Amino acid sequence: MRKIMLRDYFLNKVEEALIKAVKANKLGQMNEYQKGSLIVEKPKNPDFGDFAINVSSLARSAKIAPPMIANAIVEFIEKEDNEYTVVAGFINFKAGETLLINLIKEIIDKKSNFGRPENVETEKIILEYISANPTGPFHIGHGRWAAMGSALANLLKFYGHEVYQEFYINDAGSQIQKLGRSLIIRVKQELGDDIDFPTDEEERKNYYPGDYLIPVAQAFLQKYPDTTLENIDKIELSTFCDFAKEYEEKVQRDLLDKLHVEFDNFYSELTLHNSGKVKHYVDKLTQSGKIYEKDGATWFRSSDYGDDQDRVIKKVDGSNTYLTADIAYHADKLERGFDRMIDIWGADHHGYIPRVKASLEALGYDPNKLEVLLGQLVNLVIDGNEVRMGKRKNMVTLEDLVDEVGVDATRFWMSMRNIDTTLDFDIELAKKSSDENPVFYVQYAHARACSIIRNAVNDRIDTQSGETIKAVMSESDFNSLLNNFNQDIVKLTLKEARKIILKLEEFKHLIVTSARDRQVYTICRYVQDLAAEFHSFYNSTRVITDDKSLTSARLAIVYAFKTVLANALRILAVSAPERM
RNA sequence: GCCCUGGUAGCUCAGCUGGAUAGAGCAACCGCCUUCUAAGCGGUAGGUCAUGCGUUCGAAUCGCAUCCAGGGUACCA
Repeated sequence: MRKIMLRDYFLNKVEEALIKAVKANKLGQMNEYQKGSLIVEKPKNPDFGDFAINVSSLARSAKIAPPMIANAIVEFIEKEDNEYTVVAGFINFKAGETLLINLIKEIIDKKSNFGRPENVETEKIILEYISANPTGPFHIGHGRWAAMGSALANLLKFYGHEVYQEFYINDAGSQIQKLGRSLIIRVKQELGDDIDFPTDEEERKNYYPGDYLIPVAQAFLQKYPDTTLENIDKIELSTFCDFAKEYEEKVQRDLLDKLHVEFDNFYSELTLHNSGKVKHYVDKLTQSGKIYEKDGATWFRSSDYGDDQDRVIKKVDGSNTYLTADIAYHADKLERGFDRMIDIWGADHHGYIPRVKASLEALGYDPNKLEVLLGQLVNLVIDGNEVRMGKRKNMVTLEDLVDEVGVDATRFWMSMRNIDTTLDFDIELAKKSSDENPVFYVQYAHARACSIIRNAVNDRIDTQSGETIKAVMSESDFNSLLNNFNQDIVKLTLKEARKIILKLEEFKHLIVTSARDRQVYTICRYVQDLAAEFHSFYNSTRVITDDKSLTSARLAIVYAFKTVLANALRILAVSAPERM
């Protein structure tokens, strides 16, 4: 039997009936139906049904009133055991038991693959995110891209796309020189010199005065123990640059591991220069006449492709701009055979989009293959006060945050808002183990479900009487319940479980829309709704009873619930604990 | 000035390519543990969808204008 989403099942039924109705001349002046002009929605009021289609849009061509259209269509529907009702211009649909019990069967059969769409078009996608300078620890903002990017990768993979996750290391620019110079000062300090960073604000901008370079200086002296204040100035700057860079890259990657953010590749900007690729693409642009010299600099004619103005790619001092390497980098991604590039950038880079797209077009590529997801920034809320994350000042590092609130809370909170919304990260809330904290609420539901299953298959002790209560079924009984699942038993508990089954069904649609929209916050919302539905079911319905068939039916619901919840949490890379 | 986001309940946010009475969580208030995890559940209250005009049978949703907030407007990244 074909597994299909309820809403598509309903839509198909209506469209088939509609075509028949048109042929039978029952729809006024309407003599043709264009597929796709009807949409399925969820009624706000559940009394109307599980899904609804508004046929008012057909009134224009049919020239009869919407209720008449709806009634005419419903007459041609093969209803099976589902319920169709007409209210005003709406055709309401309420799923019958066959569809619902089949759904539980589908979950139990597919397990971790439940929700993965079938027969969809997939692409080979390169997803780039975070892409920080290796000049210091990640800050809070990087955490948002880390959580969203890796969850998006998981989502797109689950959908069926081939996803390659890449971190672009900006290890070539003047930032690295700055880093090396700063390390020299820290090393000198370690050696007892009374030196410090310049106090003049302008000069200070040429350094990274943060404390985080102190341990790097100590590590440097361990590696180069012969370093003294007398000979330090003879050591090449690049030695300091390389050491600090490698150290910070290691710090960054360790944190990514901790956060379960898994890149397929770290792409060094330096290799882009050294391999000649930057020069190659600049030459290509030059050949096509898109490069010119002005005021001693070299410019790219990006305004030919919709950018506000032309952009410098080689400065007066002969060095490249950030854009120059980025042009080569994006062209190289396409040369590596990807159908689509998705980049996650901070909103502060939005002005950058037209020039990168311009470069792709100028090089003869399709600029639409680049999709830039612009993320609004993160504000930290501490004790109810908003602490704005400046570029350098009062920087709370991501690592501090993770140590404070944990990996699961960090990942969930960083993913739970629409990417277009500035994220308020309330540290106190994220730490709480209560219903104020959605992460705990969701995880608790999973642990609770696991606990029920444990109690069903294990003997347990009555805390009041101290007597042993026999397990209602053995572990192997439970396994055969799942392995030879007979969906008909679900009928026994359909009344109580109806709502949660529909919520479980929604997961299939969720994957399709979330993947299409490149949004992961919808997954966060879903797990909260799903958990709420389960908690409600739990409170109203006793699972383990003396009635073995009924117990089996409800255990199947509990198992299906925890399976789907775990699938959703796996996308978010938030753990689904067995007990709490 | 121009460009990008956002403005919905006390707070944080949903609201899909316009549709049935505007939704959730938290906070507030009232209830629910002799039974599988009360880290939970049920209920009540709470809104001029920033403002104005327009398109439409119908607008929180689309268009224009205005106001407010954040970001950008580099030969920084």
